[in-house]
Amino acid sequence: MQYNHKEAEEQVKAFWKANDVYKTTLDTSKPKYYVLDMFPYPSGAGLHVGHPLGYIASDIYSRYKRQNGFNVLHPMGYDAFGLPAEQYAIQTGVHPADSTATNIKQYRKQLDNIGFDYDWDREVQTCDPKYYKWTQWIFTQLFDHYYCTKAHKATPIAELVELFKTEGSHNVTAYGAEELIFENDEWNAMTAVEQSDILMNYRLAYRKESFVNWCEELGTVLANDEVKDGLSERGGYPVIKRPMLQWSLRVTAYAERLLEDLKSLEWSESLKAIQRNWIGKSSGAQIFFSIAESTDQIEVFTTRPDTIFGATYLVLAPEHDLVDKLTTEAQQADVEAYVAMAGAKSDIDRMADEKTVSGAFTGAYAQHPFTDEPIPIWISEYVLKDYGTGAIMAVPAEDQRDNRFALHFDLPIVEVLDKSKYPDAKIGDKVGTMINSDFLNGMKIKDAIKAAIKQIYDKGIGSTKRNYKLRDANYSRQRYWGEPFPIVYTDEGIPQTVPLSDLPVTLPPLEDFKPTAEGKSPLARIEGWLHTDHGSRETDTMPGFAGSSWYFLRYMDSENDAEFVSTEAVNYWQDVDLYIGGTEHAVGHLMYSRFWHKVLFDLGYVPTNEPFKKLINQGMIQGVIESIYLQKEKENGVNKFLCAGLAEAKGVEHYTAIPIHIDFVTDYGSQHSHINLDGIKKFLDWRPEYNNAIFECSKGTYQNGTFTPKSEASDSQLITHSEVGKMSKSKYNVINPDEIIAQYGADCFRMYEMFLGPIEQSKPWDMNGIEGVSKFIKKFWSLFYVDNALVINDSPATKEQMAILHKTIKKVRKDIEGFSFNTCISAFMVAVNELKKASAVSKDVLVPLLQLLAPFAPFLSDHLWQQLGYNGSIHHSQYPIFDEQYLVTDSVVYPVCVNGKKRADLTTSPGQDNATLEQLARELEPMQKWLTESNVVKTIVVPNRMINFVVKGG
RNA sequence: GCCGAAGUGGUGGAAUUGGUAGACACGCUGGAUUCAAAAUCCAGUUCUUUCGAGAGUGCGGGUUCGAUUCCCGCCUUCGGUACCA
Repeated sequence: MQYNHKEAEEQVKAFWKANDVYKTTLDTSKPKYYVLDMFPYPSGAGLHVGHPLGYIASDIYSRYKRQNGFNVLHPMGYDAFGLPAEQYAIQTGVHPADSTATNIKQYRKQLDNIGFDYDWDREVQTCDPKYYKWTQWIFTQLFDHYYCTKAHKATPIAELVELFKTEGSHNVTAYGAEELIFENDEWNAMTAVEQSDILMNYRLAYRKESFVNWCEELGTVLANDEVKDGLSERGGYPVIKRPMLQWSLRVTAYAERLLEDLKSLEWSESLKAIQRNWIGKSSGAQIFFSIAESTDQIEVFTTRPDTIFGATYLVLAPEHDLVDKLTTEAQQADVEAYVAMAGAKSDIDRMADEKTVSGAFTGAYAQHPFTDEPIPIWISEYVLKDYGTGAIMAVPAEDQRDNRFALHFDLPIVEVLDKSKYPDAKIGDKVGTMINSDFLNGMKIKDAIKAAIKQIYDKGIGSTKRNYKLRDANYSRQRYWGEPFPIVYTDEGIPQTVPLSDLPVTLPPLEDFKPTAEGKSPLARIEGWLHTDHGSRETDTMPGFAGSSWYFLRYMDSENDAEFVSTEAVNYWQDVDLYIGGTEHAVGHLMYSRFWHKVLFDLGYVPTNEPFKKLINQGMIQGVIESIYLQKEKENGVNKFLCAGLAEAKGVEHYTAIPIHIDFVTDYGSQHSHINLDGIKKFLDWRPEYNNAIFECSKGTYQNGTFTPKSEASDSQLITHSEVGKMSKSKYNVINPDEIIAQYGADCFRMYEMFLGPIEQSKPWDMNGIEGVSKFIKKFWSLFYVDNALVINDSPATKEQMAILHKTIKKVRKDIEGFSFNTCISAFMVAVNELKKASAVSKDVLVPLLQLLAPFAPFLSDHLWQQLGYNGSIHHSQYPIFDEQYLVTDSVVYPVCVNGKKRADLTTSPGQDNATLEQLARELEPMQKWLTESNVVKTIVVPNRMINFVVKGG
């Protein structure tokens, strides 16, 4: 009998369901282990072969942990709010809730097919009001707290209000956007609106007019991590900077903790590096420059205070608050024109113009703090509004950009470092000794930085300062399909949170999903929803990362309607022990989740400071994009396709690459990938607009159903262009796991994905090796069943067979712990090959082997487990334990080398001393031609490892 | 440019407290079985070779009895980031 995977899988699936095999309870008698997958956004394209790679790895690990006595939490859910469903709604009128529900059904079916051990009773969907009730509640907590820079934690905003009432702002230790100074009686005299505005400077969730990434095509604002190369991550539409009144999260308050706590995490070095770069800490000094004929000061941030004597001008960002105020009448026209020009640019234009020097002089002068010389104040795009203070002191001698600017506008350059000893030094290299710098002269840079800061501090014009690249996160989206804000504005416009008793604020029904003309969310049109007894609702919705920033906590207690998670549950499950997911979430999801978690930690709701202890990045499985070359100019009014080879020879600029379904292509992904006559016909059925096109191949041409060979060729082969790229619906290269599972079975699919290579590595999908895994499964089956009959029996196992088993147990256990699943599969293959050869039929060998395989092939193993008459599921059985006694051998084989090159083998009994080993090796027959009486210079014998003779003249 | 990861047969990959390079699999070649094919099984498969051996883990050096593994200098590919003061 052959293993019938279809029947077995159906039966085992039913068994799992009927017996709640994967139900997880809060069982404190066992140690907990929490394995998490990055939950998917349920897109219309369904799951492709790349998605499950990480899921399979975590599934294997969770099953391994369960069989080792852990109470394992391994849940799954859906990141169900998002732009694509809403874009789809705008195009088709299908409500996002409906399309999302349909997609989720599809995903669920596909996930079930692969045989994951998820406890589906704990499923979360971020678009479910029972879930987003708590997303909204966490938002109210962010709104109601500020970051105390003394206690280094989130603190109730009410405490801040109390302080303002009694002492004013003097002793405030709140992380805030602006330093505000007022007395308590001033505070008490303020209107409610004024007080509300002041508090907005401190709340962790706050509303502020700021320059945001506006995407016109999507009709919404985007967060920094949602913008790539000046284009929106979703859709690739242009993004411009635009001032808007928006909700933001004060993630910058946690910059230092987010950076510092990275050290405690078991994440890959590269992922930590990405987060470190994104946080972008740098230390230096803040320096205040006074302005001639003005009481205003310009604050700059610099990492090189040592170069202060080389500061020959200041530059402000065009959007800097002081620009208007400082600009002299004579310069007004110039400055206004420049500010307007800079403001109109999109991010992408800005990047393209990076090398162009531009700027305008304000006409105003600042005073150098040490020399008292007047130094001109300029504005330029190369200074960014939201980094540092939005203003710099320019040191053209030591900064490449300042240098270019100074040369372009003919501004003075003062050298401050003698680099004569370093002829190769470039601008900005930190070498040499200080010159032209008064009290710093002769110092090394390190000392000069300290000395300069001390002088600056003593003069009361500045101090040391740290700076971060990290920006506060834009939290408003002008869209429908997201969490509504739990915010109602009073008639005066003061935002107030909706109390927990009134949560969730649910999304109202809607039919027209287009944004309003003023760029507001479509919610703004729904009068009945908009107005409440307390005022009118916020019409923006929350961004995609809202729901995903805390979903892992909800799994711990997903049905709880009284709390976001019970104290009991969170104290037991604590945090995620293992998180597997893609690097694409390196700065978005993973940064925001850490931030939210820290806030919840500060508030005492969770017992851990970090949410994800260990994180593994699975590589991407890429697709092969196949395309054919269409000549840009029609020939006699007819479209013409050309062989890739011919087109590339003539120059691809004359051709458009049209991506085609990989199903049409023969040998896709290889150098010989091509479409034959059959493929061309399929292509024409699919794209009838090319019906009478000419296909020119090396062997002839095809048109309107006939092939005209150049010589005797009988078939045409239009060579296609292959490249590795994203697997995506739009590239027609999505490989659906369902088809592979139908053909080979889920276990084979799972093992093959693991067999492809290390889990972290990215690779294009190919089916070249799946036969090998399929053969393995058949062979494994044949250890148990031969000709329809169970051959496994109670006979004792041989020593050799036990050695094979225990060698495999040792290797598989070690490799699972090291997340090296590809080598586990190899080990199983080796074991089966060897056991077959050794004619193993004993239960003592085969049953432990079956249990060892269970995490990898959950269907096959449970099926055989039942066949063998065991009760319950194999997945609740104890994982085999390695026993050293079976690996004790009576002989040991030494490689015998000459000058490090192996020349012979020495088989001998273990435990011999080095002298004996050397003597035995010398006497080996093959060694005679290498060794003479006198040529051995040295002999190295490493016990149980190898024997090496060093010979001269060799 | 900066930061990070990686370069091993025709292919995916294995081997690192320095100790037999190429496990396991795909592909290919030959054989068995078959009327034939599929499937299955067996053997071979890094390259060169005067069949003694020699070379070989991106390139060039170094340390060592011995280097895929450690050190120095390059090259290439992929990922992140980019006027960040």
